[in-house]
Amino acid sequence: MKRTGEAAHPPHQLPLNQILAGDCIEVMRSLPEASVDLIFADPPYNLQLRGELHRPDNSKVDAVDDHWDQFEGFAAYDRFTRDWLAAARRILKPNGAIWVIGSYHNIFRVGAALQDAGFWVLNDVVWRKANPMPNFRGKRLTNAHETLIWASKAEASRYTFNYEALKALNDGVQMRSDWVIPLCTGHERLKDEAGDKAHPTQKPEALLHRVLVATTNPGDVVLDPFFGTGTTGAVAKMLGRDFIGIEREEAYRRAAAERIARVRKFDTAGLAVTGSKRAEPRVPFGTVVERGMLRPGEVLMSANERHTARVRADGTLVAPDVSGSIHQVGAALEGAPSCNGWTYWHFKREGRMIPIDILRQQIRAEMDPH
Amino acid sequence: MKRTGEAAHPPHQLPLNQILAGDCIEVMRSLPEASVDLIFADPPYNLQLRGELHRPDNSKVDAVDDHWDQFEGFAAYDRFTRDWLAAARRILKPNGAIWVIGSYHNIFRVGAALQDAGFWVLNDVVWRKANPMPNFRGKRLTNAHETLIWASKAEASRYTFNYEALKALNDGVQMRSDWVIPLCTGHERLKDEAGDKAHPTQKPEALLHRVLVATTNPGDVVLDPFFGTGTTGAVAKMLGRDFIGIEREEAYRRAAAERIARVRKFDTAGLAVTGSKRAEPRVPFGTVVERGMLRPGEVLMSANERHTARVRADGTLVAPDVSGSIHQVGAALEGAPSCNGWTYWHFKREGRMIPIDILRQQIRAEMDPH
DNA sequence: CTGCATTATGAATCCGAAT
DNA sequence: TATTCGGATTCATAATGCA
Repeated sequence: MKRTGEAAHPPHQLPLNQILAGDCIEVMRSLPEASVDLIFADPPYNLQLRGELHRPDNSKVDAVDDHWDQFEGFAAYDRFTRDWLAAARRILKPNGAIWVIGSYHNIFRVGAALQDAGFWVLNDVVWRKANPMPNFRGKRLTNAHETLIWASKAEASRYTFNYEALKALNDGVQMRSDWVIPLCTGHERLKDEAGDKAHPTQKPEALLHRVLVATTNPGDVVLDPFFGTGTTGAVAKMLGRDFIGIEREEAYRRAAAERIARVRKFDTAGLAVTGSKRAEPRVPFGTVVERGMLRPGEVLMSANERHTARVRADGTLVAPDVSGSIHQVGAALEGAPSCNGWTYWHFKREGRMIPIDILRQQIRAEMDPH
Repeated sequence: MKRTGEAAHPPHQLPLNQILAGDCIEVMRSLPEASVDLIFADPPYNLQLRGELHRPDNSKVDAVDDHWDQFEGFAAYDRFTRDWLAAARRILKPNGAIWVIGSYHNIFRVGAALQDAGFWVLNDVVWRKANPMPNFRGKRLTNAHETLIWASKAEASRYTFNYEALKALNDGVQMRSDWVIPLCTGHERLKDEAGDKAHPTQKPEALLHRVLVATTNPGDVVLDPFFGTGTTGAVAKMLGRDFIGIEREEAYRRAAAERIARVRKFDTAGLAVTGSKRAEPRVPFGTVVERGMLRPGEVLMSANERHTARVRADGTLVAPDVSGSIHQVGAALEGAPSCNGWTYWHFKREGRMIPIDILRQQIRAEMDPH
């Protein structure tokens, strides 16, 4: 293995703001040790997809079936992970840090390998997708998030964390470990000559924006060993950080280079989504049941007590001839086209009729205390 | 290792709705194999912080000294994890599943061990805490979530997932992998004689409610090897599931037993949840023809009226170039891999297009007239 | 050009009973 | 055990098409 003295790129001439071609492990081994401030890595997820999947409308899901995501098995994936992490760790400065993003297919193996390699986990961060792809067959939960791990090079590292900047990004409230950010779509999504997506897993700039604002300072060197179409480089350039990208596929490198050339420093495109305020959060009636505010089996009634229905464990109601949501059952019993179940249904406490909307207000108060 | 025939608890006399004392690995080894439907596990999160790990032989894992070696610590934790997962896997039915909850300290190691043991990850779920403890020193992000892993015993397992019930819980929209649930506080939080919290990591009942409604049916057996103060048992009892708890600490067992004794089971009516259409009895299309609801020779058409076909006496359809079942003909005409003929085909009555599924519903109503 | 309706699509480990 | 085939299954957002 090459050491600093014989490195292809001595520290004083790091290949800044370039996209290096080749296997990331080999390329990282050619770089000088302890020379970069942050690594952001979006490695292959090893999805292990089997057959085709169709939507209910019979259209075919464009799955990630690229050769670079294929591994023999967990053992092969683990070897790959250990190797690139070791190479990454060597080039990281002592006070440097790393981010890795993944899904349940690979993130547990990556996280364990990080810990085994001596990295010190600072947070795991959940990217809650505002608009995930649904589960079309109804066989599992909608896979609505991905996980990022943020780790310093060692437990003793004095890592960078711009606490106040993140608090400001979050309307003055301490930033949490779950980030709501939409998928990368629309004009941000790079297209190839044929109009298809240039890369199957392009990450949103808003995600990288938050990562780089949180854990780097202007002038820092950010390395991305799985550069793809260069979201890390584009956001680094906007924010006045230097980047080093490594990418094997020529088509991705070319798309990334063109994209980054178009970026103007201090462009604030990535900021747009971070501060968005939501209207009052939607509260499913099922939440009232889960939290024990109403018991399954309990009787609800209309204000005039002419109609009653029983609560079930999944938050639906059953009346003698109809079952369904609080709204559906209310509408059916009244023979009305629609019904606001929150104000229609009541429960009795100490002889008094109380609308269930009271319970929703309690839950909303807990969800958003300021 | 004990086998079914010589098990301390043969299947017909599982120690249901009891809290078993002792090390969970030993106790699970004494239970019959393939005997429980679901395991919910909340294992110790981090051996460095608590030093309460014990080997299967009940010997205590050496506490780390001042110059503790991180790799030593993880290796011991990994051994412990593999051992209890192996014991858990043995007692799980072939179509059984497991949930494990953890934080970034341990969840990566647990997840990798699950995969290595042959479990098949179905989802990772984020418990987003509505009211997390802030990060007082401002050195990291507020740790505002924990991670649950839901995995079946094997890739081929036909696991339980009450899709429609969870959709109902979420106001009619498919349930996502991120769940917003408050911490366990207030009167739900068990206190000891001194008024302090009885257990440091008591989980909210709302979390278990959703887990059990999603992945068990009434009458299922749910085992919790790290029972603590018995949230799993309390919610299982409410929901009409049987539980088996295992707990080493006498104080926790006592608190859990008292707590569960106070729990009332929900009414049977409340335990029902919204069912799947797949569970409804199958109606052959031929029955529609036999009953004279459609006459042989009658013309059916797609919703957009682009395709038509004629009904034959045996309940098949004929179109110009294809004949077969309502599904086969629909799929062929649309060039689709599959087609639900019941919703695809329509007939005309008084100028209006009516889906043939209406006729199936009539037949089903006659079959099961409540 | 506006406004409304229709179509397209996103890191996906996505069926199961009967024969 | 392998094959067949009935038939169940989607949310948010952006782009495109049409009146």
